[in-house]
Amino acid sequence: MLDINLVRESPAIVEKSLKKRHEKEMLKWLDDLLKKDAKWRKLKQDADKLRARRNKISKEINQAKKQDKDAKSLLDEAKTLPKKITEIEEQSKELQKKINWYLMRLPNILDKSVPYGKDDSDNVVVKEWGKKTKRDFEIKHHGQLAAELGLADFERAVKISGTGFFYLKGDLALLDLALQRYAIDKLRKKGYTLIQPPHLMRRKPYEGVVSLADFEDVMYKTEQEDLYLIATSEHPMAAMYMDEILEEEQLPIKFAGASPCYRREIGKHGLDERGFFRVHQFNKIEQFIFCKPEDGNKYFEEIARNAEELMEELAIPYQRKLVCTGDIGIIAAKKYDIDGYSPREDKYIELMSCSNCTDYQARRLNIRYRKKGSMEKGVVHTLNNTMIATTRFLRVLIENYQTKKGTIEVPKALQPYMDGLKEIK
RNA sequence: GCCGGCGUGACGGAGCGGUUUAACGUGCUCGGCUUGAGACCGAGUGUCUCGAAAGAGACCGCAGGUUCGAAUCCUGUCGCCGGCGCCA
Repeated sequence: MLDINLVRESPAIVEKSLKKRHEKEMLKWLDDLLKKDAKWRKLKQDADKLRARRNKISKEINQAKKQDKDAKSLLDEAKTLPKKITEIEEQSKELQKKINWYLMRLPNILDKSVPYGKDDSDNVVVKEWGKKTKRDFEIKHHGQLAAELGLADFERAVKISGTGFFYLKGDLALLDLALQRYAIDKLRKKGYTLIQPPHLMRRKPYEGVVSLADFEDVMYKTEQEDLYLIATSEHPMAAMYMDEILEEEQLPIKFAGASPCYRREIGKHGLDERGFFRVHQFNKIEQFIFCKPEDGNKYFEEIARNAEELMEELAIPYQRKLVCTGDIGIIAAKKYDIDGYSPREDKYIELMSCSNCTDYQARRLNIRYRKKGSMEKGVVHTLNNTMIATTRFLRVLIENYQTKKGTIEVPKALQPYMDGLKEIK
């Protein structure tokens, strides 16, 4: 959420950001928010004066009673006050509710470097890596090949769980684990702490992480309990320090989250219907960082590079895009998408999403830190990036490592995690 | 699911209708002592909101209620702990 002080003192900054995002409706929100805030402040002062009077009289009554004096006139005045206070309080609460509603929904202030654009077609490619080699054979659809090799079973998964689910079998299941383990080890070497988070979260912390009003429809929710299945380990990691004050020396906190992700939303069908790309459940290793505001940019580049290095070590061509103002979403101030190359379709497909959320997410979750050598407190910054979403990644891997005879080579870097296996057939 | 206990500041922990301006301790900040550190001594220090400031107000899990006045009494609710039950 936005800082009310920023909105109050520099509404022009918020307005500029909203315009870049093409959020015309929200300009009206901002206007209304400022009016309601001014009114709320006025009411607060009125109420505070009445309360001050009430507190003073109460003390006087107490003293009068102790000295056995008559307190009738004081009591008479005192009795009129609660009603007045309640009236103002009611108005004030209504305003506060609406103000909060706006603050929770207004998007983060965009970083200066975010390119202007209307949708994902305006995202800017800032980097390309790898050689797109031409194949002299027709590359098979990854799902089809996996099924043919007996490494995945879509039919039976549909029977028992419905469309969007799959069984991974044998060496391909092992490959999924190898990818996870490879990503984890890489991050651990860089000082990230491995986290296995809870897979279910209560409503309150979830509300701090995303806007449930917008996401409730695409999340799995348990029936008997107030619990949601996580859509990514980013969520339980972000919420971990909710309502806490960290010490500056603890920062940065670097996590490598490992968990399955559960999503009802599955996107459009068609080509990807029987495959690992658009599914209800997948495994993901996620990078998450809590840091001081001044370190945000540094770590943003770091987590982007971590993911790119992984692509390079597995020799899969990729591109990095700077996501434009029209496609960035409400939480991030700046965002990269990292796309892997699909030789079958000769295009890049999104594999990783790297966000600098500045203080927006942390403010929602009320995560602060105490500055060293003083009593002053600040709001931490949070950043996240995919390290690897294995199933999604398998599509690209299967395509890039497919051989003419219909087998799948195991990337060199992964072979140690596959008992030395060089080829899946 | 049933029964019992408990939710107070960064933390531990008092308070159980009106000197609560939330005791006391730990931690933290500043100063003294010290070559330095520790120990020790002294001072300061809950959070949030409004206010240019002086200051004022709110907050004791959350939401209501009783009262001139609630951390304290009442109702509801959420969470935690313990015991019993259930446990593919």
